[in-house]
Order: sequence, then C-alpha cells, then structure tokens
Amino acid sequence: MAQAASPPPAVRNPLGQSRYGGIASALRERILSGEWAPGSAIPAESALAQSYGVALGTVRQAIALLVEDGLLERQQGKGTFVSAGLAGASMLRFFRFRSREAGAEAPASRIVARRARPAEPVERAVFGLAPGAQVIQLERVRSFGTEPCLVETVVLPLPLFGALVDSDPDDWGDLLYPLYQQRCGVLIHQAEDIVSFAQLGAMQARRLRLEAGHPCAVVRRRAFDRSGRCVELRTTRGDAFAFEYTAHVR
Amino acid sequence: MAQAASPPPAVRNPLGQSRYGGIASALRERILSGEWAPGSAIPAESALAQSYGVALGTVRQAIALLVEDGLLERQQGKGTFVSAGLAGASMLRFFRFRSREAGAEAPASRIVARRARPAEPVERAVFGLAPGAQVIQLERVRSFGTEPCLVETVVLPLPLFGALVDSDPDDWGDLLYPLYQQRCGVLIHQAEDIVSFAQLGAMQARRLRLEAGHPCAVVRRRAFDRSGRCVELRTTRGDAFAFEYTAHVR
DNA sequence: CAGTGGTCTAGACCACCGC
DNA sequence: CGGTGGTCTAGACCACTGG
Repeated sequence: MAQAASPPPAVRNPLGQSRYGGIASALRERILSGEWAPGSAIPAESALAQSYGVALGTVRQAIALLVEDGLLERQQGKGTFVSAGLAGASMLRFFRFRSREAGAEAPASRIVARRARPAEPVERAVFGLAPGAQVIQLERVRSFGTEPCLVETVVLPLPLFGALVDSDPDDWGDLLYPLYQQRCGVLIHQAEDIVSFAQLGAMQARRLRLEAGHPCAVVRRRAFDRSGRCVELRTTRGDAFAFEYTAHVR
Repeated sequence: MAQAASPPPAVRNPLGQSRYGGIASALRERILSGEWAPGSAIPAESALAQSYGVALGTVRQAIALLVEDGLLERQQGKGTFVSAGLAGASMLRFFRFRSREAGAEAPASRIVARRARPAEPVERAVFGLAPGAQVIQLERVRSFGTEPCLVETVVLPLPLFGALVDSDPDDWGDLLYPLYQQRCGVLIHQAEDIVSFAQLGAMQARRLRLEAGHPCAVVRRRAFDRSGRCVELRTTRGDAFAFEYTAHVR
C-alpha cells in the first residue's frame, strides 16, 4: 500500500518498471534539468524516501543505479552529490611526454583555426542534427613549453555551442570541457575512444615539428553529455613513439 | 542447513570488515577452492543466509560484491552461478584488424617455438616465483586464412603450467585460455593491456611477412586468475596500420 | 552534537524458471 | 507447481562528518 498521501511526485512505476527504477528515472530528470548543480548535494536519503513515499532501502537502490551510471557520488557521512563530470586533461593519460616532472601537468592549448560549416552526413547522424544544420570545427595545438606535442580537430554541433562562435579563443583557457560547461552548459559525462596508428599529413607534421609521414597515434573520441547525447567529435594525433595506453579487461 | 546453531562457518567479521564483506570473503574462498565448479550454481540465497546465520539481505550484499568482481553471475528464477571466466577470443574483443570485416571468428593459431628457461627477475616478481624457478616461453603466430596477422610471445610460470611441457602443441587448438583451464586448471579472470607503438624486429617481420622496421602495434598483457595472481605475460605485435583499439572512458 | 550514508534485520509479495 | 532471485517495507543501530 502506501504510496502515502496521494500523488508522489511523478513516479509512474508499475509500468514494466520497478519502483526504484521509476524513482531513479525521476531523479535523473531532476538532475539533468539542473535542479541540483553538479558538485552539490541532493536531499538526504531519508528526505527522498519520505517525499516519494517509499522505504529507505528503495530510495537507496534508486541512488545506487545513478551512482553506477556515474551521475551521482556518495560520500559517507556527508551526503550524495551530483557528479562533476569528466574533469580535465583526460587525453594526456594516453601520452607520456618527458615533460612529466613539473607540477603543472596540463599542456598549453592554442586554437589555430575555427570555422562554422555545414554538417556532414556522418556528423548529422551522431549529433542528431537536421539536414542543413551546421557544426563548428576547431583546430588546436597542445604544447609543453615551446614544444608542440598534440594536434586536435574538434567538431561540435552548432545549436548547442553557438556561444563559442562569438567569443575570443584566447580567453578559452587550456581545457575545453570546463569551457563547454561554463559557456554552453554542456557537461561531458563519458566518452568512447578508438585508438589507431597512421602517418602524419603535411599540415599536422608542420604543427608538431615532425616530418610528414612520421608515425602517429590517432585517438578518435566521441564524447557524451549526461543524457547520453553525443556532443563532441574529436581526433587527436601525436607522436606514436610517445604513446602508451593502459586498459583493464573485465 | 545445519551449521546454524551458533558458530557460523569461519566468518570473523567485526574486524574492520562488515558482515557481508566477511561472508563475501568466505564465499570467495569456497569458490576458489573449487567447492563449486565454474558454471554450476551455488546454494540459494535463503540457504546461505540460514547457514551463515544472517538475514537474506546481508547475503545478497555479499553476493553482489562477488558479482561485481565477476566471480558470480545471477540468473533470475534459476540461481547464482560461478562465473566461467574470460571465454574465447577475449583478446580480440578490444583490438582488431581492419582488414577483417564482420569476421567475429578467431584467427588460427600456430605455435612456432616452446622452451623452458629460468625466470628473469621481473618475471619472478610478477609471478611471485622463488629464485631459480623456471618459466615456459611460447612463440605463436596467428593468421586469418593464409595471411599471418599477429605474432605473440607468451610467458607462463612453470610450476602452474607444467602440463603444457609434455603435450603436443598441435593438439592445443586456437585459443590458449580454454587450454589453460582444461589442462592446467587455471581460469583467466581479468587482464590488463598496455598498448604502445614500435617497429618490427627481423624475426617478427619475417613471421608477419613484412619488412624489418615496419611500424607495429604492441599490446603487453598481464592476465590474472580468479584469486588475483598474475599467471600469464603476453606480448602481441601486429601491423600498426591495421590496428584498432576501442576504450570506454568512465 | 545532529545529520549523513552504511549496515543489518525479519519479515512480505512478486516475476521468472523448470518441471 | 515449488524454488529461485527481485523488489519492498519499517524499523534498528553503527560510522563517519561537520560544526
């Protein structure tokens, strides 16, 4: 019995879904809607249990689902917090450059090109864009000190990232993901990388101060926001001999 | 039932560990000891709860831990089963060769060398071997049809894999992990891969029908059994330009 | 200290499976 | 149908965090 008073806030559960599943969905929507900012705490389990009219354990199962999704994080004795998303320089995990000693790890970033253009069919598909929609394409060089180490091509769907068109890239800082969040309200939540090897083209080689045809590691990334939409396509290239990637299998 | 009365079977919990943690450890030991064969069912949750003298929910939490570890698998309405370990061509789940479309089939395997030798210091360390202990080293070529695509060097601690010394490699089949399990009772449970880039040596190049110095992708794998011991070191090399590796980021 | 999440209990009923 | 895991309840106490 018990759904308590009468209408618990928008949880229609017995539709093929468990009650905690319904509560998880409801919480997910409230998180994505921005009701609780990333990094802030959601109400206590006991409060949620009461407001949804369920037992504590049920709300705990709902939260467990969202924790597994990476949307929430628990902290014993403190509370349950909205995840702050993928932080900084995750791309550098893949590359080991000798400039590893110094404390300041993130290499500097320089935008060398930016333009808007019509989305290609593949891009329309992954971004879910209508025919005729546009994308922003960025070319970017990352360097340790005076030494360039990575070149990147970044493609973003225009409707979402329009704020980037009008601002000065020199003000963007070294990391894109925090920029996405602050300027465009887009929080990168997870990504899929495909690693392969190729040879540098003339332009890329010049930017990296290597010869054309030099072996390079290529990381093609699709990045997703918290709702699972793909919101960024990125291709990163760097010296193959400086590349190393660690993965855990099951 | 039985053990109920007073002393639950060997669960010393209030020592920094939760009760379900203690039960999980106890179950882990019983699984690793072979009390229940891989693929078979463990006792029902209710039976375990009774025999350990705890509530159902507690045993469920213990089982959840082992499921997360990959040691157990639940099946609704049927039971909880001991995991059968990393199945067949797990190596190829994560990297593949573009020359092959749709081909989910494992490439054929040919052992081209096998010898026992003293373990090097690094190997003694990762395998936990005593000074003077030996290892088996295998050289292996994997091919699609008549076309070789991968060369592998596999190093195994001898005490565990002695059964492989006396048998004929032609009888081994294309996959090593099932062989380990059937001949040596070793079940590979998880692994760590390190991907990097190098150039082929003369011998490797000849086996792959490429020129020496040709760019190659290198995957160094450490594989672990269910108790977390490292039981295999493997280095796989193949044409860098046919290589592709997929990884999920958080 | 009060508030949070973490652990645990002893029940109940449901959904699924195989016979 | 009986047995399994899956969901849910309404309590209780513990361990950690912060003021």
